[in-house]
Amino acid sequence: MADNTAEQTRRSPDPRRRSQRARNAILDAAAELLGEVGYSKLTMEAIAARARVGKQTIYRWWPSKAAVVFDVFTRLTGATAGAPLPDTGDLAADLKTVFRATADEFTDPETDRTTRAFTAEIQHDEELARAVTERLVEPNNRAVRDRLSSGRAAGQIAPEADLELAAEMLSGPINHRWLLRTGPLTHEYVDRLVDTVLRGLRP
Amino acid sequence: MADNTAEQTRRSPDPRRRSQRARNAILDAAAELLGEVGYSKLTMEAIAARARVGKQTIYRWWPSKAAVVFDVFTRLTGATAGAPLPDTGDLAADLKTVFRATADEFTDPETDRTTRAFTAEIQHDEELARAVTERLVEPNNRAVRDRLSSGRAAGQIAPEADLELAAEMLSGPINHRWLLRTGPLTHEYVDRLVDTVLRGLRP
Amino acid sequence: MADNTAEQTRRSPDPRRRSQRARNAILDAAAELLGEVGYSKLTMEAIAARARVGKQTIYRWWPSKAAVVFDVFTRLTGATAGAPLPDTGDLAADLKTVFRATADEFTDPETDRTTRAFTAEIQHDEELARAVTERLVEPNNRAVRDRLSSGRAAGQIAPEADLELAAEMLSGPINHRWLLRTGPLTHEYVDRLVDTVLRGLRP
Amino acid sequence: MADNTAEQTRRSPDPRRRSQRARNAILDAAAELLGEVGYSKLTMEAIAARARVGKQTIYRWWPSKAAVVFDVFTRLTGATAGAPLPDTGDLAADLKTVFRATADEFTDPETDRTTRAFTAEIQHDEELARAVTERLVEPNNRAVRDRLSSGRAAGQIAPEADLELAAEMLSGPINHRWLLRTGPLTHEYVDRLVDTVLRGLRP
DNA sequence: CTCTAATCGAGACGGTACGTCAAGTCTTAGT
DNA sequence: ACTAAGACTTGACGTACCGTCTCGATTAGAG
Repeated sequence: MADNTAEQTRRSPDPRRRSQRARNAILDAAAELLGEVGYSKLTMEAIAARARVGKQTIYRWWPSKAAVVFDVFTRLTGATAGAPLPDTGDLAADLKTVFRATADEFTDPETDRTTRAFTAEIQHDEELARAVTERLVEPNNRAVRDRLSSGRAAGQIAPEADLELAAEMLSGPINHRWLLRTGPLTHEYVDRLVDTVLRGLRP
Repeated sequence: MADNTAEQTRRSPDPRRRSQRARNAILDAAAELLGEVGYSKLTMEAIAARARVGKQTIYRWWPSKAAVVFDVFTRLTGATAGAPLPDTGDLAADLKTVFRATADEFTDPETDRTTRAFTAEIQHDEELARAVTERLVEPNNRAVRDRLSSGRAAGQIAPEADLELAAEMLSGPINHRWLLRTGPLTHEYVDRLVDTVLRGLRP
Repeated sequence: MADNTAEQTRRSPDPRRRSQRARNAILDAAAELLGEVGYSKLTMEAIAARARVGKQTIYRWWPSKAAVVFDVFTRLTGATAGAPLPDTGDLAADLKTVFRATADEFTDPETDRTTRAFTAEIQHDEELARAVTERLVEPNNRAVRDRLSSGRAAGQIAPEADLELAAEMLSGPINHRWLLRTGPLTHEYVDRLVDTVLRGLRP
Repeated sequence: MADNTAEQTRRSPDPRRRSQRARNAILDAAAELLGEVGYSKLTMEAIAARARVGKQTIYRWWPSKAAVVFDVFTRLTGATAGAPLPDTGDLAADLKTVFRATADEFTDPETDRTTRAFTAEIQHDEELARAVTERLVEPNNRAVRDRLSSGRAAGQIAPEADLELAAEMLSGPINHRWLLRTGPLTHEYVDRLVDTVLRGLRP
């Protein structure tokens, strides 16, 4: 290790002694408050009070408010991150299934709230942005590319198609519409998007 | 547009008496500080101090930090908002020209900073989101749709194509890549995107 | 006296041009507000608003809040300041008459309020203190001394008595009791005080 | 319901945890500033800055500027409050000793400043007035009355004399003279006052 | 199964910024 | 041309949270 100074100064706490009770109370409190007051009005003080926990207990285990909310976030959406897409042989249908689900998730108030909090936060916090991208965005993206790849192998997509671009052409517009609230995220919209994208990728 | 600002909802001060000197000093100070410390560490107090202005003068004309930065933002990008796209007859070339410029803008550090500040802020502030959408996003979107429409009239796009969707398929992926920093916004990337989208829209 | 106000030191504006309407409106407003919110919460802004007068109009003629209230004060109590005491030949009776009236005045809520405001103010403002003493306290004191003097001439007081001290022995305790709210200012109290003081001054 | 006192609603911090360091720094800073800028220009902000203390730490323990200065005041004069008067058998001499000391105290610039600040403040703040009266004025008054009482027992004062009134006849004029700055507080003045008062109280 | 060291709830601490109020000065619109 | 209205700079207000720092009181793991 090049730099061990910080390690010696700031002794990290023993995770074996960590109170699971406190951890859950904090994440629950944070999740509740996120819903009630939103991310920007969410305070460490309020989380501590709601969780009946000392502020130090939060700071002992999380470096920042963003980190706490990140754990709330992964408790919500982390479970399914990177799961492979269904492969029924019908590429369009499989993509529609998956992106309809994505659209539905964005429509759910709780996910919407937390995701917006994150979207906001990663604008300022590059490290957090990297964490989110690596652990959530990239795995999902890879799963989409894998399905597109198997579709290409089956001759449904041009051999020279850029699958990275293709995946972004699917996620991008949905994300854009949600982000800027420029229109409703209906299944019909998703279907048309998938169809048009696949049309552009045909052999 | 005579008055392109966020100030329309404020209660009663007489805009005729407004000090133009103070207004400019505030926006300049905010722009500078935004570059120096970033949005989340930008404070009203610092803006006031830098602009040699009373805090009250800021609060008199803008309801929040976000509103101030919004005006900084519109001063930067608002000028060209809604300008019609070039129409050389070559739809692909024209779209590439425009979206290459958009990609370049996102790459510029100052625009990047301000735009990220905004993207973050509109997640929490619906009213601000509406203002941004109406005055910046929607006009630009309309300009793209208009160009697509003239391309459709020229037979370069299928008559039944959904131009709203088409516009989002162009902006969405670019925005997505910038937002999540999943890849570089090169001209080459833009070109491939435009080509693939237009392929999907062919008659 | 032509001008019995605090305004004499103010340098330049031409008193001939002074709006009597504004002057009265300001003093009325100040008097009303003094009763409603008390001295320390009385603001120039509120006086100006209530009097429907520009703040500058107040500052043009009075240097401070204290000066305005001083004029309110003299309008109230200035009229009778320095008036000679009755002289019926019965010194004790005459003093009782006068100091009972003084006690009653202190008991009156409006006078109480204004006098307290003044007492507070003259602690910080030496110039104001001098003005109050010269124009209000000293004239009244002199009137008391004059009556004591005529009593001494009539043999009711020892020839060597210090009348300055005597006057203070009358005003002092009454003032003290009012100031510190250590007891009620009844006529009976005043009578006992006068009797005891005169007993100490007997030939 | 029956027990609806103010003390139950007032959520007060735990005095055991109070930092004595902070308390002293605050009182020292307030005392210094009081001397430098005077009461009315004394600000909580300046006290906090000088004491290198957070403003909240002041507000946590004192409700107002007046309360802080009250503690400064009691640190100065509170030590001797209520101490019994000397009893040498010579009533006049004992009273002169004590009131000469009082006069000297009023003459001391620091006591003068603080006492004036208080006199001003208790005009607006009844609660503070009560505190001052109970803790400082009344104890001193009682001590004087006790000495007068022992003098009465020794036959130096008429048995029917009102000792409350007598005490006020001593404190009142001294206070009055100091308050209105109508004359110097010399030992000679005090002596004459004591003599005249005792003359009025003789059997 | 103690003993002891860490974590825990609690909250005071030195700070920064908030958004408001008023002071006293300067500017402008309207009679 | 005056003057009311009010915008301006300044600075203090009292509050909310920040992140750090004691405090006892558990509480869990090493002995």
